[in-house]
Amino acid sequence: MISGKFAITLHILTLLSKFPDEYLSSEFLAGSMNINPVLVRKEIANLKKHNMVESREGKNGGTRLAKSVKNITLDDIFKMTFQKVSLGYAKNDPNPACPVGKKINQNLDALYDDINNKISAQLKDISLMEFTDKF
Amino acid sequence: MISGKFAITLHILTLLSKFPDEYLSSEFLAGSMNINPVLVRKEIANLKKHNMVESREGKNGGTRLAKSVKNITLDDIFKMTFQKVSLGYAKNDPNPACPVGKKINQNLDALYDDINNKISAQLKDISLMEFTDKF
DNA sequence: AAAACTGTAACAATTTTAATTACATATAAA
DNA sequence: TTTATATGTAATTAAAATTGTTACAGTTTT
Repeated sequence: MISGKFAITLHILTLLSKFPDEYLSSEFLAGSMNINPVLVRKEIANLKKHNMVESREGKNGGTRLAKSVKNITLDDIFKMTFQKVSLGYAKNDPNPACPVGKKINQNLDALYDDINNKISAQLKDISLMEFTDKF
Repeated sequence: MISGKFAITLHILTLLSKFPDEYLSSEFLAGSMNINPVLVRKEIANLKKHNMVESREGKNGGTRLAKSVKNITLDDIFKMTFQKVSLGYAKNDPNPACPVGKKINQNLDALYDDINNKISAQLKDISLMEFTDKF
């Protein structure tokens, strides 16, 4: 099961960018995704750690963007929320007595690193503004 | 948890390419990965469906390559074993009453399609021979 | 003081993947 | 022709990862 962190975070940022002057509550944000508000707050915690948003506690509290949508790229979001794209591994430790088993994971890792570099380059060219303009 | 199909299939093909004249058993192949032989046989069934390997049942049976390692690319394996690379979705159906919720999945899909096209182009340039030469 | 939020932790439920078991069928070789 | 050793596949169980839920402390506005 692939985690929804990237999608949730991008969804949050898209909503925040549509209402740049308001503090939006986690319940409102969660309502747009139809998920639990706690999940939203977890991703907001991550966004705050990276200084992308700022929150206000208490009544009428919520979250808003802390920087311009022009200065956020999808690669920033990717790096904040996604470990690494992978095409998977055979789950157990491969047999070190086998020449292939011994080196398979390092060769897969090298391949996956190449893939991730390409994806990053691709996402770096897409600003959050460009993405949110599609809505 | 990301499935190991791609990695298992690539591992199988790497081993088969190292012993191109022998029929290798699922138990031998599984031993190199330290996984259950049934998982190997499932991936072999998929490889057979795509005419990449041929098997022999019964005593001294096993599997061997059905085509040259030069004519197999990592993209072939990717397409055979991996639905699609994705950065995930917010799991539930987003709110269709929200302008962002209504269109988020189609915009994510478009983004992920672009990513997959880039990955395919990248993998198309790597032959199985090039990969197996690393061992 | 009350109401409405955020911030977290702990735990339960769900979903996906892998392992295991079982057995029918096929083939080589003794 | 019998035995041993494979494949092929279905069904079930186990394990791992993600998501949902509950609970509650802390904060801020009214």
